[in-house]
Amino acid sequence: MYPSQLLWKKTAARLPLEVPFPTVRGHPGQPSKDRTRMRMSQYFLPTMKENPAEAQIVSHRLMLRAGLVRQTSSGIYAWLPLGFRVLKNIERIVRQEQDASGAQEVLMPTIQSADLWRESGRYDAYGAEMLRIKDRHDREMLYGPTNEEMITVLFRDGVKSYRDLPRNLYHIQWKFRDEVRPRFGVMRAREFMMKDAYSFHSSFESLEQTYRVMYETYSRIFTRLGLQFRAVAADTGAIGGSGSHEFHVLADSGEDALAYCPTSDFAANVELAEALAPTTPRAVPTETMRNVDTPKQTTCEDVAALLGLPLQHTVKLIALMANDKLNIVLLRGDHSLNEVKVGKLESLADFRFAREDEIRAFFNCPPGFLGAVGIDRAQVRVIADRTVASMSDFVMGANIAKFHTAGINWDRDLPEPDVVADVRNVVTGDASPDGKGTLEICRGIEVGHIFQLRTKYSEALKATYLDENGKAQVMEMGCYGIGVSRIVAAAIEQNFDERGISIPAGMAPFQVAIAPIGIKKSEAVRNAAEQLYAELTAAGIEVLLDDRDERPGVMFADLELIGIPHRIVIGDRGLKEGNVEYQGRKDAQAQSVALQDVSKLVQSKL
RNA sequence: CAGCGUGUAGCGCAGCCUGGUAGCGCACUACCUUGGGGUGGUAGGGGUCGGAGGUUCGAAUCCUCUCACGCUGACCA
Repeated sequence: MYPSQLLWKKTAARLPLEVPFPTVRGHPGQPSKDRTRMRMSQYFLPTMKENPAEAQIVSHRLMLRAGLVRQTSSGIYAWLPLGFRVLKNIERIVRQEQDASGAQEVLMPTIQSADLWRESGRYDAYGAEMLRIKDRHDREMLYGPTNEEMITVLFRDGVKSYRDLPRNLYHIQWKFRDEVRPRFGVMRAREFMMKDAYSFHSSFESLEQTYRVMYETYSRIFTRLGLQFRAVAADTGAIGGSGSHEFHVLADSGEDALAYCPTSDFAANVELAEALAPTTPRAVPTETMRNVDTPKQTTCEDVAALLGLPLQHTVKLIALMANDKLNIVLLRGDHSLNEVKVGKLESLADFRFAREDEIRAFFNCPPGFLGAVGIDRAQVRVIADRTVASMSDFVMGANIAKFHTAGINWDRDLPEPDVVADVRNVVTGDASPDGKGTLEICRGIEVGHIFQLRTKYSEALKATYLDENGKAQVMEMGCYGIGVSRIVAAAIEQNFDERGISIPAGMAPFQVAIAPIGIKKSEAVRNAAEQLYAELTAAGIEVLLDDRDERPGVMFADLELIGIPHRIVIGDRGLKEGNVEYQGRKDAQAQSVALQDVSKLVQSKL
């Protein structure tokens, strides 16, 4: 017990009724007058001129420089007033749209018990990403990386009848995943803010219906946030289940590659996007097979350049180990391996790349010159990408150091592949899988993901209800996540310039900034600024008044760095004519506006 | 987890090789100056040199261990 508590216990009974403090009146009452003046002279806003050395990407640099966050440990951040305002603005829009979609907000704990996760079988499966902790009684606990188990148990215990389904609950909460390597600031942090919604249903049709509603809700959320985004079909990954879409904020720095078709609705994560088989049949051989000298050429690019051939005539070999058996994957020289697709092939679920010693043991040849001609096919499985299977007269390593083989043809020079499959990443110009055009590739930052989980968790945790016939049925389940804190970084990646942040108004920490020049010296400027500040504030607008006695350059630089969408500059010079200056954060130039009109002008732009 | 790198004032860095007074720029404080794009000046404050141990008369500097942070890779609802 703390001394203060002790003191309270001792004295509570003897406290006089007339305490020397304002009497606290119970509900109902008037809200306190807001003493938080949005004045920069009062604001905790540590901005920096120089870039912190650890920040690699632009959003991380700007978030640190603009005083939005500070790192406290690897992948763990404190949100400072300005950054917290942005976070709350995003949260507000997410919450409004979730509520409007019919979902109900709950708050679940950050700390969960290990037993809960043992029940679903994920305690061991989740691995080192889960932060495991013990309480004073040595009970095993964990800091929640996600809440499927917890919510499923809430439904299992709370819902018994089909009449009580469907329901959709969501919460906005801090989560923790002990990433091997946190990076990019709050983009890939260990602790992060997430909105998760979970829906439960008595039929798949009901799940699909809610899934569609959530898809639309997400589209509305990201639209309201003012972000350029794209929804794509997604791999379901480790979470399991069937139908799934990811929502990506489009940005060149994005970690995910997205394939989309500009002339149709097709859009998918490259991980998932199907590379169609070539439509033209394999050409008849025209060349004879021969070895060529490639003394230093260990890559397809180098070999093609040396031989004066297009890269599309080369084939690369990738050696994979799965269940202690060697698998050879053949890809066209300009293509890259899609590990997700490979993992879906029979008996390749747990594949890894072969080590160099394993490669040398089988091929008797260093990597860089590996080929599939003349190998002992009894010992390996040869998996050819669809494209490779249709090639003829191609070039591949000779299995002799410093040599490649040209003019190779299937059947004639080596047996047909054991497996022909789609194992490559699609590239720009590939035919769209829906047959309605060709694919483009762009990069995105995943900020939302919706899944049809079906019965994966409800089955494991025995979440059942009684149907119309009084028969126990397993609930259908969906889950829908949004990376709230990541959106701050993603929005900045998409909206910045050389002067700083220029995020959309919907999430900006303040809508309007007033920059009075010479506020100490000029009473006219001071009065005009205060009046305008009061006027805009009264209109319900969040205004930041830069009342610091700073030079204009300093004020402008700070306001542009932190990304206030609208700025009003008040100076003696313009005020003599009754004018002030307005400039939008993304405008090239300022415009002169009459002082009495500026409030209206700004409000028309909000 | 592997490989590499960095830890010196709030931020960016020098000093370390060759041991001997802890420095520079920005930021901060006071005053003057300036007043529409990070003004100019004067005077200041601030550092267990990541930590522990060792070598030495003496360690930011040399040695050993350790911790933290970062980069690349693998990993990643």
